Amino acid sequence: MTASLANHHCPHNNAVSCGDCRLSSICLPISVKIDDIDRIDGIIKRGRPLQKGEYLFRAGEEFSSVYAVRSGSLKTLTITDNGDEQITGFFLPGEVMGLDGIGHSKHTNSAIALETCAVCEIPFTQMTELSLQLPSLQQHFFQLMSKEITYEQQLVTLLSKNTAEERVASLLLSISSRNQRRHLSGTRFRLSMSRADIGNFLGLTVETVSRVFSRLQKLSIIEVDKKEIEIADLDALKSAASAQ
Amino acid sequence: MTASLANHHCPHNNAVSCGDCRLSSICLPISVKIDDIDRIDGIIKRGRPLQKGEYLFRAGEEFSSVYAVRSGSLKTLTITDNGDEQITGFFLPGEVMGLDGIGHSKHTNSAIALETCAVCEIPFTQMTELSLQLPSLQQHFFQLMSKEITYEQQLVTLLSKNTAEERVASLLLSISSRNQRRHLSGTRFRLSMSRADIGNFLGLTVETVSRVFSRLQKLSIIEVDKKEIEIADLDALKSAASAQ
DNA sequence: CGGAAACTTGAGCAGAGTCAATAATTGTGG
DNA sequence: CCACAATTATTGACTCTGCTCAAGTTTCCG
Repeated sequence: MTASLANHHCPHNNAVSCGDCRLSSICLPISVKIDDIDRIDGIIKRGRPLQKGEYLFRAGEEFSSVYAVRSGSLKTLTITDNGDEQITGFFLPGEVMGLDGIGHSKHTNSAIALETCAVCEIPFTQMTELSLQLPSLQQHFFQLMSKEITYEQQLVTLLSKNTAEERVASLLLSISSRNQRRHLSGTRFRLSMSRADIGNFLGLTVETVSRVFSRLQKLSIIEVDKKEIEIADLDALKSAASAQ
Repeated sequence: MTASLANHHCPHNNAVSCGDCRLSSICLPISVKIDDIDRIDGIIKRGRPLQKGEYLFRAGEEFSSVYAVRSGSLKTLTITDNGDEQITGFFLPGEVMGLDGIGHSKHTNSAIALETCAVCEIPFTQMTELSLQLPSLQQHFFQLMSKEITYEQQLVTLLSKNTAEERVASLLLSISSRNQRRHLSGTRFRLSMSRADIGNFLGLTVETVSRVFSRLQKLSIIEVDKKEIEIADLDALKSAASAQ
């Protein structure tokens, strides 16, 4: 087996360029031309893989880059005035994190690996300079950030209007569809985060999350085996996610 | 009195250019040079004032512009799957709205005037074209959007972790500091939105908002007279806003 | 001035939190 | 590779914050 082939088979391999990356359709604009991709590729840094629990960046640190997840998953969190943590997002392969740091030139979140993972570092100053020459790259980042705003607004709505069951169901559906976008199973996957993380993210206690999982399982809507989730009845899960 | 002077005195006057606008330090980057401001000014459209209840844009409409509030205030809202509305923000003079529409080339929110107000329309395509030549303009919009993301994340945290009293207190403090930024009183102001709007925004019922107002008044932390609010004890309000 | 909308206050209820005990799982060192 | 400690998850009993329903009051606006 050649080194090249070996590279392609290792999920945390960091030698693959954007042009070869299966995730580029998610994290890079489709409109960017082949030779432009090489220019983008030129500014991207690929570091060693992160182990579970390692920080990618910390709140308060100088902001210099945004990051695209290549493999594995991470959570972002802030510390509230009262000192407890608030998880602000879970990030799966192809997704871009750290956009919130741009506005204050410091990271407002910390990012922690939920499992072994690899990320692409995109130095922001170089990206903005390059995007003055590649309008579609500029456009892409405007869109990324705008979508992030919309996503946060939907999260606000979820927390503001929905019950515990609806929130948990919505999160499962969100992970499901994000998996499907990567051509993975939308009905069978492993949760890389703990019940506590889920509760923290959704504004619920661990106990409530656990109870909802049990209830959804009893209703044969999902099948739970530790962190493995199977969505047994997708339609039922969708109804569970939104009142009526 | 000259026309020019009259213009400067009317709060909804739409003839003032960015260079003369007292709000430009808020809605435009400080780093933009004087003659660059004229170029920005050249793409901005100023329409007739909106009356209370009028829509500036509607969810689902084609996205073409973002808007800076010149005078008055507006709310943005989306309609949930269940058909009820979720208010996603209140916008005061100098603040930019509509950034969420960029990612989907459609507005995801509707914007409604809470009182008579004037807005500056910033056609987005022209803005992005201009920002290829004015890096600081590009930078400014990246920052605006990033700050919006951070703001939404703080709102998520508020809804996820804080009690009714803390949420209401936080909103009052937010309005207070946004007023101060415009060199208005941070301790005495008029709420342009209804109690129902506040509750909707904060994930509370009208009754709860009303009760919190009464309680804060009984504690001599605020003085409520219909929509007029006076913050009588700013420190106490700050403690009320965050648990311990 | 009158009707509609907005606001306030009270009483009772329920969904999710807290506290607590137990069970299952993971990680670690011998 | 197993045993034990530490972490994570589940389940139950009880409590409490904020919701619902209801009635009354005030404010707004034509």
